[in-house]
Amino acid sequence: MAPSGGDVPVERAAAAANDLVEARDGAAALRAFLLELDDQRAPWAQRVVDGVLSRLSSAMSALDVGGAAAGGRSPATGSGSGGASRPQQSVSYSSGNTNKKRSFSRRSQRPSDKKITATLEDGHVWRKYGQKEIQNSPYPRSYYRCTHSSGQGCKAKRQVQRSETDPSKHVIAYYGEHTCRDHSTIPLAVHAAGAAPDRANNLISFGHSGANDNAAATGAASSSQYLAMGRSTIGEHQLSTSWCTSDDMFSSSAGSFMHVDELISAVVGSAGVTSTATAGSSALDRGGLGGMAGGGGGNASFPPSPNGLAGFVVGSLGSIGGDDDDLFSMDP
DNA sequence: CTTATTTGACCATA
DNA sequence: TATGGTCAAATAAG
Repeated sequence: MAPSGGDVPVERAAAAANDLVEARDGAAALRAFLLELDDQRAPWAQRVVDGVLSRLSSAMSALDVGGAAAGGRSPATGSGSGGASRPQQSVSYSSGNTNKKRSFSRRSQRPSDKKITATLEDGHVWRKYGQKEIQNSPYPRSYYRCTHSSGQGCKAKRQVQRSETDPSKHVIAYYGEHTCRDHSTIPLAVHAAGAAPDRANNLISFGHSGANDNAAATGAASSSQYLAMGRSTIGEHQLSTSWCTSDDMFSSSAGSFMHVDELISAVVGSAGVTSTATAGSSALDRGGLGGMAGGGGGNASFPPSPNGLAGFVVGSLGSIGGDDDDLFSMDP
């Protein structure tokens, strides 16, 4: 606004433009996310986001900012061994281990629940322990296990696979149920709420772990923890969602709750901060948080912090997506 | 250093 | 035998 003298430095203007683009991108992604929600408040949230988008567009128009999209994908972070150099482990295994008797449940034992979501976020922290390519599907299947599996013995597992028809969505099959009493992963909002009565009204309250029996196709998720996305590789990138966030905002897992209002604020505000995101480079199915090194570990005193992901962490967001009617006590 | 993620190998069931 | 589910070492990043 203010087409006045135009004293704004070029670089600054460019930065602002970039911010706008990023913000718009984030808001768009958020809107896309909201569109999939069944929650009755979704429309409201969508409306809000739409408003944000509208304003952003307006601002961009005013500034003559194109939507060139800042899809800057830096080859920097090449997480995992995706790089290339792997000295082919020729150890222990082939040596002479014929006495290795593994005894774990074979074939899948019927999923307790199946869901098709756009995000891998489902309210729990998962540790990816494997990925396999299924011949039936063009996309590999990722295997996750509850982070507390190795420690509290939570047997909850899930398999994530891209939808053949809608690569942008994932088919998540759940096996077993959570027997863990999440420590610093989920119940953080409860105490927080007590400490801040002011916002307690709009906060999420995790009463119990989702132990729903009914909720067949709809409500199944229980609470929220983090939201992760980004990265696409399987050969063809079909993921159009890319989130950018500031790590400062969600650095600690202890404060992953906020109003939708604040959420949007965060998106808009953070969008410009981290333009290059930490997007990795390989792995297509990801979303669960990894845990310690396979099996060997067991010392982990506490679950990994959602700090490592490239997406952004939000507590309320997930609950919205979780379409659980018990978690929210917000009144639009 | 610790945590997180990747990837190949192993193995059990259909 | 083929398929797919899991383990486990290694690797990369924070």
